[in-house]
Amino acid sequence: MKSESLMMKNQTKVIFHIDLNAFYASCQLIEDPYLKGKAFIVGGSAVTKRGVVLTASYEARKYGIRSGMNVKDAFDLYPHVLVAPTRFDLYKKHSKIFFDYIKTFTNKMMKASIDEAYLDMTHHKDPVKVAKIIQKTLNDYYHLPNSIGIAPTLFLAKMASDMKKPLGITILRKRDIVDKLFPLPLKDLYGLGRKTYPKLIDSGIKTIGDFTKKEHQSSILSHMSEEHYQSFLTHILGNSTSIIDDDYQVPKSISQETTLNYDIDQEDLIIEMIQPLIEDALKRLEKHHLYAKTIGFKLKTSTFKLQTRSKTLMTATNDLIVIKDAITELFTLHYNHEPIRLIGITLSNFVEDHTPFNLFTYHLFQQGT
DNA sequence: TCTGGGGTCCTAGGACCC
DNA sequence: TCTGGGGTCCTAGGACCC
Repeated sequence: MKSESLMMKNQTKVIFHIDLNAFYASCQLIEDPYLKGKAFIVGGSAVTKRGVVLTASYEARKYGIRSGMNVKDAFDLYPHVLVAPTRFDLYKKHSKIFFDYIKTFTNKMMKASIDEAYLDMTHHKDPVKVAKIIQKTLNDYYHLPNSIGIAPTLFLAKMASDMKKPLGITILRKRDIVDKLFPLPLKDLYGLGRKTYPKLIDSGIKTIGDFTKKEHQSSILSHMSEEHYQSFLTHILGNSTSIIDDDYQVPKSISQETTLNYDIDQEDLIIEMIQPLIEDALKRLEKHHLYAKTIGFKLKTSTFKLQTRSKTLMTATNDLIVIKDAITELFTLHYNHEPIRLIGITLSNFVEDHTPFNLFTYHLFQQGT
């Protein structure tokens, strides 16, 4: 019936966004409890000096150290800062523990990143109580401090979880938008990055509220497309649709890249480095039972210019030799011998459950005709 | 401020087909 | 014949996220 579908449409959802605070630092603390209370960073390498700060402990943040900063600058801010090397195996382990735990509350869960999830809690009787239980258990039992945002849409839940960190629970209803969201500085707007943000600031747009004002519309539209702007407005005003199905999401692309210890320009050496990258990417491709049709490489020159080249094959494949040959051919065709600091490969345009055209399927095909 | 390693989505032009 | 519009796929690059 018509009224029924209208009711479904108007039903307000209850979405949680759970964000693990300083996640890599928390994992490191679980491994090395003596780091507790100390200013330390995760990431970087004292040997190659190529690193950036992935996460800073809250104590390190007091000195102005932030993620994304290079390690040298972190040392300049606080010479006694401790450095913990990156341990992705460790983060994956605790990430799985996190997702396994929150999945016990609902199967409508969506991974947003290694340390963030959305949950549809619409049908829980007392969501705030559940949020408190989740937060306390993650923190006390799993040693993963976190903040939780509760809102009617994914976007608002995400904005809400950012409002109180660490260990906050923030409820953001539609009727709270003007009071709680509009006064926030423009840089807090999720989706607005380092390119567009400064342009809008120059146009005198200081808060999220300013961004929604009619009077600023024309200057905003000179810095982003109409569609992009409208989509921001829809999100901010709480009108975005929010559907969370279940946990599993098929990846759209798989890539593997590495920053070299030294810049190099020898083609044969670079090609040698490509094979293990393909092998690692293939392991993940196979885990998802996928076959890739488009393959490509990416390189970053010593002057930080990016170049990507890709090629779409006739048939999808997960064969190391086929992929290696195709990428090698593509690379030798396009490489201009500039020194490079990073090399990567990307698989995309996936096909699921592809049946290779072998002798067996050939016979079936013959019989069928 | 000598700057990682994953990802997603979008745009824009060109090839190709009808 | 040099002239059309729409649709899809491919390629390269860019913005943005954690």
